[in-house]
Amino acid sequence: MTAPGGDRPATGRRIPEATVVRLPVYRRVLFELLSEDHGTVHSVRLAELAGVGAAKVRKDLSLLGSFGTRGTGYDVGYLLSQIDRALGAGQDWPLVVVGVGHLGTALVNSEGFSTRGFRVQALFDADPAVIGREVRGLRVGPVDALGQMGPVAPSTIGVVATPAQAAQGVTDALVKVGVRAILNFAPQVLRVPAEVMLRHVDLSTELQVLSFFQLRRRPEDPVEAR
Amino acid sequence: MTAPGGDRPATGRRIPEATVVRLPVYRRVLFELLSEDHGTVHSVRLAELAGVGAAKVRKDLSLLGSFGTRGTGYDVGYLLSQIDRALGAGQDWPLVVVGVGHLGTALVNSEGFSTRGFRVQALFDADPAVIGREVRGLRVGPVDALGQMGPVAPSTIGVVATPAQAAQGVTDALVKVGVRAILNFAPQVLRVPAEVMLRHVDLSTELQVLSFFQLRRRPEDPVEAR
DNA sequence: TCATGTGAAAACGTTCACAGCA
DNA sequence: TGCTGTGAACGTTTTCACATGA
Repeated sequence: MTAPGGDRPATGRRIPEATVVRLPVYRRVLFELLSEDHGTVHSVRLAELAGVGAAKVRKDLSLLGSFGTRGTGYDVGYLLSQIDRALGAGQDWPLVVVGVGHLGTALVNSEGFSTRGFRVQALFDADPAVIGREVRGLRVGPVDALGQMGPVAPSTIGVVATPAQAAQGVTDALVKVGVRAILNFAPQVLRVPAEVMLRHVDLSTELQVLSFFQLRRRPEDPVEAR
Repeated sequence: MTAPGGDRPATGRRIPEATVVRLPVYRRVLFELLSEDHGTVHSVRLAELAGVGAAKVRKDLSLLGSFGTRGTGYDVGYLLSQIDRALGAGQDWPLVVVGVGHLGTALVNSEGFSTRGFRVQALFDADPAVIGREVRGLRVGPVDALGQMGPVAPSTIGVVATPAQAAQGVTDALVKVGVRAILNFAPQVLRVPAEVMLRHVDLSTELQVLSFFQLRRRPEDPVEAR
């Protein structure tokens, strides 16, 4: 993972990146609690479900404002709405997807993309067999047309799902048309200018990091298949 | 992102997670440098290519041992081999993939999986239409058979590529057979016992975090399509 | 009484700056 | 001279512990 650059003071309080990264986790947990009995959670329970410490939960939430009730906890629905507000729900997040092979198509069609205001705005590919195809109601354009699509909205997120050797060129093109955030599914670490937000979600990096942690385990760890 | 749990002192020195996460980035850069002219890099150049500070590069590398040459830099090939060693290259990393729909199939067939010793060991799906299908030379088994596959090697990494509503159940089953690390591509944040290593690579989390950073930008940011 | 919200302490990670070595 | 490796300074994040309020 890598998350450098563009870290300005923002509108109000400054929310540390470490906290931001946990907000979607709380969101998911709260969402599940919504459909359950209680209308409130306290930090200990929330922490347990999210897999973090209770103090951390309280610190994190207090950074968004203080909307818990002492002696009771947090109202699930209200807390959820506050996290959503902080994460920018309600806004529209345009996506430009480059690479509409198996992986790209599967991603665009997958549930994760359709929720929460993420709209695929344009699709590009280099393969003549793919160009012109229709995916989710959008025609796939030739990758060369990417350069001519004109400046995109500054909130646009670029999604790279090309083979490794095409990924860097595509990324440069995305940056040129004004994309400031990139989600990378190509097995290739991208280099981008510092002002562009970048998160690496490439298979090799993730797998390598995971295997490192596996390696770090004590060898005497039991297999423990119970 | 979330990376809790199982953080034991390890064999030798303790390498911080932040460093581990950067190692694959260095690896990739070094790999490109291999095919170029010089046999050495110095920290400033490496830092530039990796998009981090030079001091950070030196700190990171010194944590693996000291194999640079003062006045000269690092030998690209040797440095690469040391990073590979640290990341556990050469070892075999078995993967168990659950969910062999479009996304799962695309993932298994993608380049990122075939490199560096990651071997898909078993494939499972719940869909009768998918069960029995052959992907990369492996037959897809019924998801119920997952529970009976017996204890897996402790280095096994579970890959979840199911629809959201199936993801948690599948994860529990993976944990039961001894999987200790999970790579999640379902749009669903998973809950796992603390001793299981977890990295979230789910679309919604990544997109939400990215959009938060987009939100944080100063509104006066120019579109700047040059 | 119970659980939040928060200062203050501790732990951790990054950056600086330079001593030391090729 | 040029660049590594690393203590020491700095900044950020986590944890602790408790005053405060429902």
